[in-house]
Amino acid sequence: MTSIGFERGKTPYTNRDALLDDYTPDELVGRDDELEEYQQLLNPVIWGDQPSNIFLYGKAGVGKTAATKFMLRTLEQDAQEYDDLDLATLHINCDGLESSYQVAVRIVNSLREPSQQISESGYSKAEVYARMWEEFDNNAGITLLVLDEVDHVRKDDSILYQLSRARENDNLETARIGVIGISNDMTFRDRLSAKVKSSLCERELSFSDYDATELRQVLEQRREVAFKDESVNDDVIPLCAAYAAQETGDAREALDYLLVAGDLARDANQRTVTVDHVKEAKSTVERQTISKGLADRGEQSQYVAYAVATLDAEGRTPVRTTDVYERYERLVDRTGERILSTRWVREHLDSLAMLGIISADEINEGAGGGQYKEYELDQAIDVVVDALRDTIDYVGVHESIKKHY
DNA sequence: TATCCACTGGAATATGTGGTCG
DNA sequence: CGACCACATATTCCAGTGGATA
Repeated sequence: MTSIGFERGKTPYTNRDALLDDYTPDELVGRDDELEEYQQLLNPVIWGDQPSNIFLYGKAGVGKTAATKFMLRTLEQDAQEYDDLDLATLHINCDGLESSYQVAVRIVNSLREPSQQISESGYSKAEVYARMWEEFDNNAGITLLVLDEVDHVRKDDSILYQLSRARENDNLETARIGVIGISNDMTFRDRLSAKVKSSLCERELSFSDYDATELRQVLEQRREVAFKDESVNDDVIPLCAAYAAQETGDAREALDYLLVAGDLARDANQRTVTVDHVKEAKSTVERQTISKGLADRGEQSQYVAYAVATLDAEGRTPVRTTDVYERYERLVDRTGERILSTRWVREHLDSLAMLGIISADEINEGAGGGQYKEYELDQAIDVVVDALRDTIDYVGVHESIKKHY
């Protein structure tokens, strides 16, 4: 019998929370230009004036959300100096909210007591909007509304227009709102209808990518808070920064490497984080990202991924859609699960490509061959197979996968 | 330069779910 | 309860697409 027990050993941390996503540091490093411009845009608010609607754009993990939280927190604090200034801020993350309706429901619920929440369907659109305006009027004189990841709202943009033109359209009795839209999809702005674009994007603020130096600054700042002195080797932070700069320039990713490396050290009962921990962390993070991405997408998507994986194992990638579908059909047939149409499988292939698990290439062979897409695995096959383990157990191990299983 | 291939991807539509309201 | 409402999931339909080829 193994003896089980919990015990605290050695740790490199003093405050691990400082490495987590929702931690907002007191100072924001490496974003001086952006912050200065941001402050100018928000300056009217301190005078009680209606702020312009602001649109922030820049790649994922370049500090858009962090800068916004930081600015609004500062603004709220400073606003307390002035008795005649009735200011509130509201941060809505639009991830998972596809339609204007859902955004409106989320806004209403964020402004209401937990006991007064409304459900996500059942009302007419007009009804939800009416309640939303009511809540804004009750909420504060000026509400700064942050719509984070606003590009996820893709079905219709009516809410964006309504919000950004709320006062002109007499939707509000007394309140005023300023909309701050945040997007990391550069094409989103261009896809907006002209009238929404001109109102939502009155002012624009672009965030540039972090370069390796700035990434190191960010990591260094968190290290001071999160770790004990001398518990992080010198090469660790440059390596995290280099890995992240190599991939995307995403600060969140860089911090994730540092966090996982720290956890590895702690789990191994070591006081010091080393380069080896970072290297191991990198592969751990990659695996996590993929299996989480796949798990979120449901089983049909996993069958599709598995189909591509088996073809890859046979050396048949890049492989065109039709062949993927054939393989997918054969696999799913064994499970007794329903077989989706080609159209829907193509949808899944698209989303897998979005996740970075597979990559797509457009091929055009002209009169003889026509135009089609080819897919291949974008990740090491054992990583993908690992993430698909549950699905594979269910489908049965394909011949070509055996050596990885 | 017109044609043509083999898909692509948008749109309309169908089906089922979970919700409100009178 | 029945009339509505919005959503997710999936299917069917079909007008493009654009480079190689004659």
